[in-house]
Amino acid sequence: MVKAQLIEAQDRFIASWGRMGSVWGISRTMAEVHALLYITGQPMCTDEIMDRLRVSRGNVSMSVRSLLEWAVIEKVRLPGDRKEYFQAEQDVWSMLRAIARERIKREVDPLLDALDEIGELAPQVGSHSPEDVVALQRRLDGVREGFGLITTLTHKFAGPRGAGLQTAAKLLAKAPVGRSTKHLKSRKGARP
Amino acid sequence: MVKAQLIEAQDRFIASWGRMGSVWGISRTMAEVHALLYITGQPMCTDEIMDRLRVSRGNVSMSVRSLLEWAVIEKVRLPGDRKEYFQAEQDVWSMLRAIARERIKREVDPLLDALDEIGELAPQVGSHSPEDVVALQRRLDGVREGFGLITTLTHKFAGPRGAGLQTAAKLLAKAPVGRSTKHLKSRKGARP
DNA sequence: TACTATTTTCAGATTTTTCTGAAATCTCAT
DNA sequence: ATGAGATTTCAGAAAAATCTGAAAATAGTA
Repeated sequence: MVKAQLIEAQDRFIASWGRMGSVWGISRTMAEVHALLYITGQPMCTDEIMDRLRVSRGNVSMSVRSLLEWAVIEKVRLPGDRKEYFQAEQDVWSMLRAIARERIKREVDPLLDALDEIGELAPQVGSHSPEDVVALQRRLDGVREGFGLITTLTHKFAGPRGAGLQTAAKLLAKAPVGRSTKHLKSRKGARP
Repeated sequence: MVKAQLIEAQDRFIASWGRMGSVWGISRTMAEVHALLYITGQPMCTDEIMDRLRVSRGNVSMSVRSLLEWAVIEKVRLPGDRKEYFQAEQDVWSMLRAIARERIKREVDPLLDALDEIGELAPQVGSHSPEDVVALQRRLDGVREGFGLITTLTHKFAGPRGAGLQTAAKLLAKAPVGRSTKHLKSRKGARP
């Protein structure tokens, strides 16, 4: 029975994606709901999701709301049905862009804001500053520069009007680095 | 008193970095220890870290071990002192490379392994495959392709023998994307 | 409007993660 | 080899995150 194998494979995908979710700092259920909608490609309603993942209505409601904020799923209305259905973005690159955008927003932007504040609050560098102060400001600037560049690039390539992650990836993949890449682990079954 | 302001600024940096740690899925203390060592630039021993961050000896021991695995701090021995001291990598780009490497290892590699397994376990596409099966394999391949590229690029630019994140960043920053970047939020006090 | 299917909210329960502290282990100078 | 100082380990405590379920709010239809 092919159907059973199909469900089994979907469930495994859902489990893997869910496990990754925890590493990312998003809840397991939220990741699982996304995985379910992505891997089946079907619009599903709250009850279908609850049944398939064995989680409560409240949990589905909260997970779905977050996923809508992340913009990796959208609401769909089926005519003649009062329920709301949800469908995942099917294009992988759009999905990755959305994830990159949201992660930067959550992980990097708050840090940059804090760095600006700290830099102002800290003693300013003047002509007779003690070495301590100079070093502190230098280190703050270092971090700001690094993460600032990451944010800028993310906006450039993954932002709502960005050039696209695929573009960035191609640029980088082609770039000559003048080193052997033989050490890269080749994956079984990888497509060319 | 400049000293007090200095400590205050350091503490704020430590708190921000620690808060980010939780979003990243690493423990707050681990991030705080790293922040402390980075922002002071000083080699510090276990007791100094305990006192400054108000955490237990065991917690410092475990955090330090993880940071050593991440390769963002290293052990230093001061002559004539029996204690071990720890010092953070001071170059921001090296630090970011180490973080990128470790996060890919923890977040992406396990997913890729799982995807390979699932692809094999799932029904294979043949000439008469039902649409379901074709769609499943197509979606699995999509995810594999996206994350596979991310891993490859990370190895290329952030790996132990990689070309360096700075190189990648420069390549991307220069790349013409043919769009306005005016929408990018400019940060107060940003250095040129 | 009134009715009811559907969704949201959130206090408390459950689960997971992190932290502590003291015992066990290690290590190095003598 | 010995022992004082330093580090690691890990069981249980504490804290944080997640989840449930039912009541409250909302939205669609007649």
